[in-house]
Amino acid sequence: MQIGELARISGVSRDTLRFYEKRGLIRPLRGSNGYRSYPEQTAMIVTYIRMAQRLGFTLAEIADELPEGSDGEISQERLAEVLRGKLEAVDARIADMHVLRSRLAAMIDSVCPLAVSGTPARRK
Amino acid sequence: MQIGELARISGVSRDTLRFYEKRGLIRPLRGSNGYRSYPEQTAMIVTYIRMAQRLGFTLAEIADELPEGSDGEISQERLAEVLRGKLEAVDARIADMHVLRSRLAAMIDSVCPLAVSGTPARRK
DNA sequence: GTAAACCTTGGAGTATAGTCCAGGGTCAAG
DNA sequence: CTTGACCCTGGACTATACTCCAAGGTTTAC
Repeated sequence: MQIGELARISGVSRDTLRFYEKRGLIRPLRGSNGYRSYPEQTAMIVTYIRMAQRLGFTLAEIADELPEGSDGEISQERLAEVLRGKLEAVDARIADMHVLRSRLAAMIDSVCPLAVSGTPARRK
Repeated sequence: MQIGELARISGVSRDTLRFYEKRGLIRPLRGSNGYRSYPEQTAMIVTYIRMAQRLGFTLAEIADELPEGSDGEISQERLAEVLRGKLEAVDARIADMHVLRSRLAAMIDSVCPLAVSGTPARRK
């Protein structure tokens, strides 16, 4: 698969794919003409990268966890392992969000303790 | 309170406070000597800004929700209102994280369906 | 009155994550 | 053999969010 097709199916630009390559996130093979050639699997890796970003991970953090074999191919086991690691990180981040949520709730109480009874908190 | 003290108690640099001011997040009064003078409340607003950032909001998004009165003072009600709005946004983001978590779990299954029984998922 | 410890502004520099473009090569169709 | 749709590289440019610095004013302490 060449870059244009991967861009289409994964929903990121060609430039972004080349940028991810610079950052060591993906490593395509090269054809005799110098064109990049991506294995099928790369689409899923790109999907994974976008997801990890949405979850708040930087590309550097994502790259650290994908120090794969050599030439663009990662074993299924290795990929699954990485994903499981990320799942744990995601759970940690969700827990973190809950902590922050409580702090935010506490801030609301402290900034305006009357609000609960005083202001009926006019909701839309 | 002047900038150095606010920096100390809120844990951000003076430069960052001036930067937040440029972005319209905080608006201190000025003394006759031109020095910035922050009301007590600003410390909590800064804490709120840092928290919102950790939750994944950009400064622009945070600024949009703090279109306060005029001269550095926000009413307690207004602040509480903003915080309640943010609490809802946080809940939405947590829900979003759960969705992504499920997708990640589904990806793990699809990339390596054997892993569950096949690979005993050697955990440390 | 001078030194330390504050404060001011403006501008430059950094890192992250792209996005865009120029100049040029490759490939399949007609 | 030219046209269109691909591809390549390198470099410039963008936005966000700082961070650092230079040059200078103010305040407090001795």
